[in-house]
Amino acid sequence: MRSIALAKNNAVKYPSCLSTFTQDNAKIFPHPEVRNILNYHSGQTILFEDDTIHYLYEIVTGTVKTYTILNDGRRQITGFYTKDDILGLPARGRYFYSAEAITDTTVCYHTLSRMEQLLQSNPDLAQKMIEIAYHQLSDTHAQLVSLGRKKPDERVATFLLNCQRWTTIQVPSQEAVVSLPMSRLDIADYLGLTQETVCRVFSKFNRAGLIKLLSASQFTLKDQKQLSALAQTL
Amino acid sequence: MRSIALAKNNAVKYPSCLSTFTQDNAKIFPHPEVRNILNYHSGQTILFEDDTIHYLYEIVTGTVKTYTILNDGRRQITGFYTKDDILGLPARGRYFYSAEAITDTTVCYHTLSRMEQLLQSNPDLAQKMIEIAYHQLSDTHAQLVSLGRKKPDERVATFLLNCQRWTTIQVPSQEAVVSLPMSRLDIADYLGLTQETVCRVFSKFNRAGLIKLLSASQFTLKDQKQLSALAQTL
DNA sequence: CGCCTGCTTGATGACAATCAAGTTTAGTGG
DNA sequence: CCACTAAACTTGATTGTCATCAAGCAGGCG
Repeated sequence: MRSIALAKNNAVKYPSCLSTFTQDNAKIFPHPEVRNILNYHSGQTILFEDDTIHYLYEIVTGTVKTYTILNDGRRQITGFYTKDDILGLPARGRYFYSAEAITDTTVCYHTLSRMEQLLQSNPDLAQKMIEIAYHQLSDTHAQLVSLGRKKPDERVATFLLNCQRWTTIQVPSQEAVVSLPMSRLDIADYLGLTQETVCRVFSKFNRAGLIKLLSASQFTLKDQKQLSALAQTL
Repeated sequence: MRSIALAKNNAVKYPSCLSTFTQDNAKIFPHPEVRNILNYHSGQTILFEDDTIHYLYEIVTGTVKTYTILNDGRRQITGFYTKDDILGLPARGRYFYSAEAITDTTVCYHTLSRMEQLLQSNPDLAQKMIEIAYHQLSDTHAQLVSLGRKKPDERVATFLLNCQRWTTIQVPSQEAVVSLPMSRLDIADYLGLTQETVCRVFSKFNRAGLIKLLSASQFTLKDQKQLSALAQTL
């Protein structure tokens, strides 16, 4: 499963799993079962923007949103993250987003200082960290294109296709059920729209037979080709 | 000088200069004067989106824009880059943007395969690459907030303040002249607006005394405080 | 000096935000 | 298990804002 922070089409799942390095290779951390696992309920905050970075989080299960809030309360969700994604990449020593659990979530955390020590002696871990950052960067660039230049229909189409890749483990079968763990408001704040507009586009796609809405939080893709064309995703 | 891909306020210049590592530490590349320097004229393309990545580029002088083009010609500029910034970070083996010189530009390039070899033996270089990627990621997140949730006035204010930090070497004196090497259309395509809207906001800020336009491509900041408030940049 | 490109300003209209009701869903307690 | 409540979602009507269309203006380069 990959981050859907991205609106990238040709992206495939990239193996992250820092635990492999920190536990199996380096044995720095105790086993997840022992100490470095945390659980969050839906709605709980995992980290706050501008806090000093002490930990790096790896999602074990669940879905997490990251966001920034402006003075007057406007919110931009900058990404959705799920199993194996990494949260809390450090820049200038501070988190550059807040993160909140959308569903009940389990994370594995690693202390940053240990991580930095490890990087010195473990080039494979360093390579992995670089890859993770680059993938997130690539995904975020795709999202810039959505927010800056795509119309509401196109943004939603892009988002739905990303949801599919995110939900579906392997080759997506035409009729596989895709789930939307986040609210309409979350989707709106991710796509730079209002929840009303998101609703209307969902309904429109449903009526047009591009998707079939099973419930507010589940749908299937009925016309992937047309959706891809809308998404400008060749 | 830092990338102004970012709309980040509290960001400071981060030293990149990969040459330090590749030349002084590792002596892998010949001296810049000899072989790994390239020059581009204003308007020339440096790299194309979706091309296989062979090189990493470090800007020596000049200003570069990166962008993505949609099917029907809509363009999103994803960042402006200048001295010491790195272009061509690899994700999934392909460049995820095209890059074009705005002014005459000199770059120093490094082959990716060499780079990867170096990473294995040089943890400091790895650390540097990670930092660069994280900074770019942080900057891009700030830009997501601009595009998704800020109003045109606020986006322009954010942009102008970034231009100041980008132009000004050190502590910005109130009246220092800031230059805009990119066209109004470039600015518009960066901010998700039209060039007409950008023009109008520039004029409005000029009339209101927030800035003083010296020419189409030069201005001074007259009321930084008010601009910062507009930019939602505490 | 004159043209051409880029910039600026104005008039108009489309589209998404806002405001406002309803409707459905999920969660809680009897 | 079902009734009740609150939150989330959906749909409709109206408004405001920014894109579009259009026309001058100016500055830079041959």
